[in-house]
Parts: sequence; C-alpha cells; structure tokens
Amino acid sequence: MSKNKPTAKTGIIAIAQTAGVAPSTVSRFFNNGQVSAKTRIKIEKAVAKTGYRPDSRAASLRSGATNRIGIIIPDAGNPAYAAAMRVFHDQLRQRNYSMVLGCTYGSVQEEHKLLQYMQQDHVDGIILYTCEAPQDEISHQTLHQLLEQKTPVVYVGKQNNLLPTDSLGVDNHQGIDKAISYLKRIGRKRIAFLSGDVSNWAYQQRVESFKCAMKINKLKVSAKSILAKGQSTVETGGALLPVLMDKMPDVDAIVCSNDLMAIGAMYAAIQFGIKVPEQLAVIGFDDIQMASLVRPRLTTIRQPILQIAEQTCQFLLQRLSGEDSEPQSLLFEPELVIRESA
Amino acid sequence: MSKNKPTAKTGIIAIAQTAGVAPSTVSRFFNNGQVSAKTRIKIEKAVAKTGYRPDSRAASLRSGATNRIGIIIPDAGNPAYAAAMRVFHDQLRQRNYSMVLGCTYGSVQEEHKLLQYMQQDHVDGIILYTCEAPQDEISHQTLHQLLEQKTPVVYVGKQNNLLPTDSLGVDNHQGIDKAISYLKRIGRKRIAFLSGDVSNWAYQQRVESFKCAMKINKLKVSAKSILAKGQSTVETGGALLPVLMDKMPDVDAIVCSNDLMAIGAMYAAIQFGIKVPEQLAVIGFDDIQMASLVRPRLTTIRQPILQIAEQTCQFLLQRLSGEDSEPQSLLFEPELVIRESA
DNA sequence: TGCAATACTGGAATCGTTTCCAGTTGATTT
DNA sequence: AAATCAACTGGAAACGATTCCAGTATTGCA
Repeated sequence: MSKNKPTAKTGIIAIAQTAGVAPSTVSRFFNNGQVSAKTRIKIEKAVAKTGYRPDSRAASLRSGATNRIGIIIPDAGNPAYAAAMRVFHDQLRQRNYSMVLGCTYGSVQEEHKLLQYMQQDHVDGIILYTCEAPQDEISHQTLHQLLEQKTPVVYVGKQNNLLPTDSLGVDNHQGIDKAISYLKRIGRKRIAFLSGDVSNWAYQQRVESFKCAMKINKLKVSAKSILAKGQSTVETGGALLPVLMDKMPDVDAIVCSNDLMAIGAMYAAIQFGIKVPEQLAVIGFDDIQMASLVRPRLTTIRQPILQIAEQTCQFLLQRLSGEDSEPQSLLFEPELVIRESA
Repeated sequence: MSKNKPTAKTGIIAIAQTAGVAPSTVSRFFNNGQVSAKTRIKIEKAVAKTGYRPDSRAASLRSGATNRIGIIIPDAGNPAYAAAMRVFHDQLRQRNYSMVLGCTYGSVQEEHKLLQYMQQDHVDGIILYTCEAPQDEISHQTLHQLLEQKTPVVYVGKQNNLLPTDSLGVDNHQGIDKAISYLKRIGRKRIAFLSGDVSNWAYQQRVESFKCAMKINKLKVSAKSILAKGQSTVETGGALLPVLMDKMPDVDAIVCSNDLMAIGAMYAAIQFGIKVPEQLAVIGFDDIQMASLVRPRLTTIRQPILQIAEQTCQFLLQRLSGEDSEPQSLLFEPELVIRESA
C-alpha cells in the first residue's frame, strides 16, 4: 500500500529524482538561473551519470522560443547565395541560433510551402530571398500570419510594401542602366539580354530594367533580343547562346541576369569562334568570385553580396531583440566592374 | 455558478470547440485519419476561419518524429558541398523532411556542438560530412547516444568502425596515387602538395596519401614539398603558392587537396609568369564545375559528388523507414580527368 | 427486425519542459 | 532577540498536440 511514485525513466524529472531535487530546480540549473553550489554539484553529478540533455522541443513548446532561424533562398548551389549563407552562419551561430534552410529553385509554390512549414515549426525569424513577384502574393496570407504572431521576416531582393517588414536589395534598374550606358559608350548597339526563368522576380525585374534602359539610351530592343528560360545556370547560359545567335546574328553585346549565365554564354560564344570581347561583349550580374576566375575575366554589375547579407542579419537581430520600430528599407547601389569581357 | 469551460483561444482545442467536435477528431483530420464527410466539412470551415495550422513542436513532442534532418558539412560555400546540398534538398523535401544545416568550417568543436544541438532538437536523422579524424573522437559519446536513441547517422568522408553507422566516401589514396603516377609518367619529378587546414580529416588523409604515393612511385618527398594551412579556398591556394616557390624553387608539379586551392595556386603561378602546364603542372581534387571553367582547364581527381550524395540519401532513407540491417559501407573510386593544367 | 461488425467519435492521459506562486532557509539589520 | 530581506527551493499548472480506450452511430446481412 506504499504510494511510491513510479520513478520516471526519462527527462528532467528523472534527473531531479536521482539528484534529489525538484524538476524546477533542474530547469533553473540549465537556464543559468541561480542554484546553490550544493545543488549544482548534485545535479551535475546526475547529469554526468545519465548523459542527459534537455529536449528543446518541450522547452520551446512551453517557453515559446525555438532559437531557430528559417532561411529561404532560391538556390544553395549559386555562389552568390552560398556566400550569403556563410555570413548568416557566422552571425547567427555565434548567437546560438540554428538555421533551417530551404531552397525554392525558383518555384513560388515551394516558397509558400517552405513558409508554411516554418510557421508550423515556429522559427524565431525568417530571412527570405523571395522569388515571388509583388503581383502574385501567393504567400501573402502566411506571411501576414507570421508577422501577426510576431515572427520577424526580412525580405531580401524586393520590397514588400503591403507588409510591415524590413527589406533590402540592390537597385537592379540602376545596375542594368550602368551596363547599357557603358556598352553604348564603347560603341555597341545591338545588345541582347539573357535571363533564367522569370519566375524569380529579381530576374524578371532585370529584364524589365533592360527594356527600360535600352529605351533611355535610345537603342533598339526587339522581342528577339530577350531570351528568358530555364534555370539561371552556366548550362542554361551555354544553351541559350546559340539560339540567340540564330535569332539575332548581328548581336554585338549581351548582358545577363546573373554571372553564371554570363559565363556559360561567354564560353559558348568562344567555342563558336566568336571573339570576346571584340565581336561580342559580355556583361554579367552579381560579381561572384568566379567572375574574376574565368578567362577573359568577366565584366559584371557588382552587388555587395556580403554587405547585404550582413545588413540582413542586422535587421533580423534587431527585431529578434524586441525592437519594434518602423520597418526599414535599404537599396544598395550596384557598381559596374569592368574587366575583360566587355 | 455555471461551470462554463474557459473556451480555449488557441490550438487544436479552439478549433475543436468552434467546429463542435473533440480535439482528437481534429487531430485525426490533420493526420489523414478517417473522419466522416460531415465532420470534415465542419473542421475545414473552422480551420479556414481561423487560419489555424498545427504546431509541429507539440506534435513531435508527443509523437516522437520531427521530420527534420540534420546536415553537417564543412562549408556551404564550397561548390562541392553546395552540389551535394541540392541533391539532399531534392531527395528529402519531396518526402516532406526539412533540413537543418550546420557548417563546421573545419572546427571539430563546432562539429560536436552541432551534433549536440541536433540531439537536443531530436532530428530524425543526420548526414555528417565529418572533419573529425578517427583518433580524436570528441563527438564519440554524443554520436553514441544518438545511435542509441535510434537516430540514424550516415557518415560521409570517412568510415567509423567504432560505431554502427552507414558510411561512404571516396578512396583518397587511390585518387592521389593516380595523379602522382600520371605526373611521373609525363616526366615530373619534383612534386609538391598543397592542402588547407588538416583539421579536416579528409584533407589530412590526402596529405598522407601523397607521402605514400610518392614513396610508391619512388619520388622524393621532403618537408618543404608539403604545405598545409589556412582554409581550403582559392585565396589560400593563391597565398600558398609564393611560399612554396620560395621553399622549393625547382618544383615542377603540384597537386592540391581540392580544386579551389588548385585554382588559386594555378592563377597565382601564372601571375608570377610561370607557364602552366609547361613549367608547372597543377592537379586538383573534386572536379567541381569551376574546374572546367578556368583557363587552362584544371586537370583534377574527380569525386562522384552527386552519386555519393544520392547514395547517402538512399542509406538514410532506408534507416528512416525502419530498416535495421548491418551498417553498410561504400568506397567510390576517383578518376583522374586530364584537362589542360597537367 | 435483430445482431454483429464496422466506422466514427469523445475523454483523459501523456510527451518533457518552463514558469508562477508560495514556502523555507539563512544571513543581516535594528 | 525579533524582524526584515534575499536567496534558494518545491509543487503544480500550463504549452499544444497525439494516442489509447471505450462508447455510440451506422451499416450489412440474415
């Protein structure tokens, strides 16, 4: 008839029992709360014996915080994003956040699914290199809920003026314009634009900027001079070049929506016996490391990738520490770095 | 004196109340359990009204499964790992797993911390591109616990014969040997080896393999011919080349522990006016995409990166689906792909 | 119409923490 | 020596789902 408690086999309660203290005390011990030296030793002994570690799910269920940051990028294989990832890692890990990564590969649906997942998973914050154009708004409601439950989201690549989020990006229009002006200045007139899937809004915007910049510079732009399909990779760049040459044989310059494509296109051109930059000037976008490693070195529109990534963390960390000011927005100026390909 | 329940404001209970059913029924609804058409509609309506989504933390606390896979790699910025990441993403997302990424940047301590974190976070499985050499075993106990609580871990890059885990990797020794033999065949004799930090076991092993292969090929290897420091990047490769030239001015070939370093070293050499491959042959390791994009194209020891990554998922998914067979181990054969740099 | 089998459903216990609230202790002050 | 205060501790109620068990409709079949 003894009323012996069934001696828990697991968790903080087990530790508490073998240490001879209350569960709440063990909890305090782990959360740097104050415990007397005596109990500290007792608990340490019990922990060492059992190899116990607290279950972060239970902790976060009760406390609310997960110490997890969701990061959504289009493609982990693109060096531009990989470089940003490194910055995130350095900044976040040291503050004891872990990162949940999702890649959209240009799919707006995937982007939305990822966002939903992260909502259910209750990440503490989200960094979003979005693909979604302002008009589709597929993810709008999810984002809205996220914000409502005080999960900070920072937008990289576009501004979202429908939602109160921090955002930052690069001035695509200005970048493209610098490239076109330069090309015109060196005497190129028949300029084409190569882009990957315009399902990625940033790329779509660059296409628009191209049209616009051409107009401003009083250059002719036809349907034939814009190609946009496939993934934004070296391979696609290489594949698109011959179809461009076919449609527009007299082209004398191309600018691409990113460096990967530019490199692919440039090498394809060279393989066709076209001289770069003499017969064909090539300009990329991003200035990834590879741009200065290819031969001829790639002239490109530089985005301050690292700087953007750092500022992104800055914004996020501010919100995470409870700051509740107006949403901030930052637009970086791209710079044309002239190397050998144009 | 009415005994009115306080009408929950949140969670599955709230939904249950507004739909007029029991919490357990709502749970069944979300887990594709069987619910009658009538209740299904009621619940759907309630869900739509409130925008409710289940909290995966609570779910996983009770059910055990998190649907989360931990991935630990040395460096997300290295294209070799980025390529693998893409494979993981494709394989795992489609099975509804999400990925928690950690980068160790060659730190064994960080590797251990990441592992501990993942244990506390109760990931369903772990893919580990380990840095740790067999002798340090810093993470051994954590790994042991993980395995004990039935969390499958698959090792990439080394075998761990102390623990019952699946593992796979590439035969470093064979790869290096192929390179050295080839260099000897084309008449190179004064061969040096450039590596990044040997805190990464794979790189350390490649250094050893180099010494060994030189011996086998009856070539002289001195302390001066092996340089190993810094991160395994293009920059380090570039920085190490001049110090090598200083120590060993008559060197006529170098092999590097990865492509990034090889590319850095190669360009640095060219910049010094050294002709590649005539005066200096350069061979890399990995065969990342960049290898065929630099000029001269890089001769390198190819690892079947994608194939390894796919097989890794295969192993993991098998374990995840409950398979309990003997640990498997797979060693891939590297292949020397001869291009222009050697 | 009656009876067994089947399909749903509700209630309560549980997962492993944190956190609030109310003691208990021991030291310090008057 | 009584009173005040801080430091520490224990107990119990959350957090939000899942899951078992038992109970009630519904169906099929004779």
